[in-house]
Amino acid sequence: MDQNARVSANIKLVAEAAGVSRATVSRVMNGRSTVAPELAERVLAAASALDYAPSQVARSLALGRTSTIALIVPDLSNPMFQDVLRGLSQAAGEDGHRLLIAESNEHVEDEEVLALEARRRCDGVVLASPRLPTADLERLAPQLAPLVLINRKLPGVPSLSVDYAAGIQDLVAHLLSLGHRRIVYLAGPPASTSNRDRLDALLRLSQEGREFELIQVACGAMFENGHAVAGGVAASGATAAVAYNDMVAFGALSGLHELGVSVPGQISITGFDDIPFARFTTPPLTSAAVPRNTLGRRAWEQLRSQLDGHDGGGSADFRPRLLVRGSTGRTAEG
Amino acid sequence: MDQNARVSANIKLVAEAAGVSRATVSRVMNGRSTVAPELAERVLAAASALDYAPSQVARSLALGRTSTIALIVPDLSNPMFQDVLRGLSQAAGEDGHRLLIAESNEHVEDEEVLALEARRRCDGVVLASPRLPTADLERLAPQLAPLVLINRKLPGVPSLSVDYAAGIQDLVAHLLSLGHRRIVYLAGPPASTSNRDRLDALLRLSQEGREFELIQVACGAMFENGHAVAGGVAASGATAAVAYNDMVAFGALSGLHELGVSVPGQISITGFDDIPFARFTTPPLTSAAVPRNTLGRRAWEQLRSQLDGHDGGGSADFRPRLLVRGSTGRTAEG
DNA sequence: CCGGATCGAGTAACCGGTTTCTAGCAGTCC
DNA sequence: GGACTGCTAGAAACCGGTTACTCGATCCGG
Repeated sequence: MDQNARVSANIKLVAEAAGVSRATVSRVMNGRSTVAPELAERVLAAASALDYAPSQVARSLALGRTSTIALIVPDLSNPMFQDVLRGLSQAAGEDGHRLLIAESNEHVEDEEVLALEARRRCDGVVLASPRLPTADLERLAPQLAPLVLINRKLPGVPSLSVDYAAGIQDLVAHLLSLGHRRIVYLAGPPASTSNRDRLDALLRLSQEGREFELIQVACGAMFENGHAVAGGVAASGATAAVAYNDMVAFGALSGLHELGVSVPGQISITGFDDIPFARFTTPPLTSAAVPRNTLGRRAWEQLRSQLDGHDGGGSADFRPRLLVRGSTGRTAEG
Repeated sequence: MDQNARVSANIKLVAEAAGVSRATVSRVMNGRSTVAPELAERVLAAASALDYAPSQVARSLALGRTSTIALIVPDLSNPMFQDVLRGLSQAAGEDGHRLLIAESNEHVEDEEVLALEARRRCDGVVLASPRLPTADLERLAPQLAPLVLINRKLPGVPSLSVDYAAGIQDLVAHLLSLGHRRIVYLAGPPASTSNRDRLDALLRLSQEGREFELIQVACGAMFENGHAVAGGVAASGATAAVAYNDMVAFGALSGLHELGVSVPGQISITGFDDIPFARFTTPPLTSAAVPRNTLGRRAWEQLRSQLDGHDGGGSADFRPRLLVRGSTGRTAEG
């Protein structure tokens, strides 16, 4: 019969029920200016009687602000993005903002329209897009502002990056101190910028100091990839393996275990990321801890300062923290 | 100078630039009805010249539909919710819907307002709220409709649940077949419904068949909790431990390893959930695989059918799949 | 006791779209 | 040639709020 009872009440109904104007209802709902106590009470009574709650969509339109931000990531199964998501969600939530999330499933070609679509529903964007060509990103960035980039740098756009080179440097220094002089790199996806960063750092280190020999093995980013190259690692004659990330390191660990190669007895292994399970493998994995959650929180702070009109306060690099665990040890000769 | 160049153009500007009415611009942008080709072309040219894209907020208000749904979870670090999130995000994304996510961080008292807040910004809600009292949930549900519940049942509300009892039954049957007659349960958080489900199933099984003796140990949901009770497990005289979930099982595994208790030689251990790393522990963990991603996808299908006006097609139970791995074995006597 | 400042609440414009209704025009049929 | 039909595109109402502006009433000092 009375469908209106089911459909959520609007401001007009409340105004009529309370015998006031819509403006007054709005003022009461927002605690604005001064409304006579008696009127305010009537409005609140009517609102609660009608189960009224202001439409956020209408507010957003009128205010020109949605109190929502978007996170765009290539892949939600990646622990990196999961933690950035959490940090971002929590930090933004504490400041009364909601989080819209969009996943491109690694379809780079969709990322641009996905990002623009998302941007039109909210006030700002945090974009993690490791694969998007720089030229596309440059064209896209101004349309997405306010924008914070994760692990990408672009002039004039605030970004938060992990200093992979520094992390690699720490890992290598650690391995060198243990006597390793022949190190194999289990490379990540060739198209990935972060793989590029790691590789460049390794090449530079091996050439500058001439303290160790670098071997490269094409691998990937998954457990299975690391598992598959275990034989090659064992045959390479290297005494230490630097894996693209923890997952690959786990795979290698498992593969070497099956081959009867002892870690760290015969080969030392390092991961990268310090994902939650790195502490729980046998042996526990030496890794470089990326402050992922912090990254998410800082992304929100960056975005908030832009939303507040304070021009983007620049970029930041996060140096991973070296975590020495059981998977690395002294060489036999060392 | 010309701030309008920076601020995104609106429909009025485009209409003026193209020399048509706003209605016509709207029709062209939506590919609606028939507009003279020559006009349509002019509109599109003006739109692209001005970098115009319709405001989604305004469209949402006019259409009464946001093409956005919300997922509300207690804790994003829980792999269960991460995978539901992924499945939901992907399925909804394929149908052109965006996903808003809200995390309560286990603050049950905030969950209600969080859910209502989120609901007001979108068209429907997927709610995972294991701790919210049933009375509160009953009051909340009608205000959230269209609604899909995860792992909670409520008359009249579509819900998708994991059949924990069936999973436990399979695990116990497996252990019994291996000769175990004294089984310790590492209990999860007392307030958790899913812990209740597991415990009830265990109690029923132990009393019905009288085939085994059940011991309970208060534990928790985290690695550390499992680790902490390892001593108690070893001292209990049980030959098998059923852990609340995989994390707890990992903890127990690790703790027992440190105590020199062999798994499965002296004690068999089962987990629950089959989180990604269950395959990679030593020994690999026998577990019950919950189809989390599918759950997310099905949640979207449920929600979509409600949004399309087809009344909620009821609920579904997902039976976990038993995965026998190395952490369970025959008893010494068996 | 009067004029101006203060305050509270209503009117109406606005946010940026969509859509109903209608006017105008061309084409068709008798 | 006039009436009827069919389309296209514009005018205007609407979605549900917020807020600048306005107006009347009260309060105050002179």
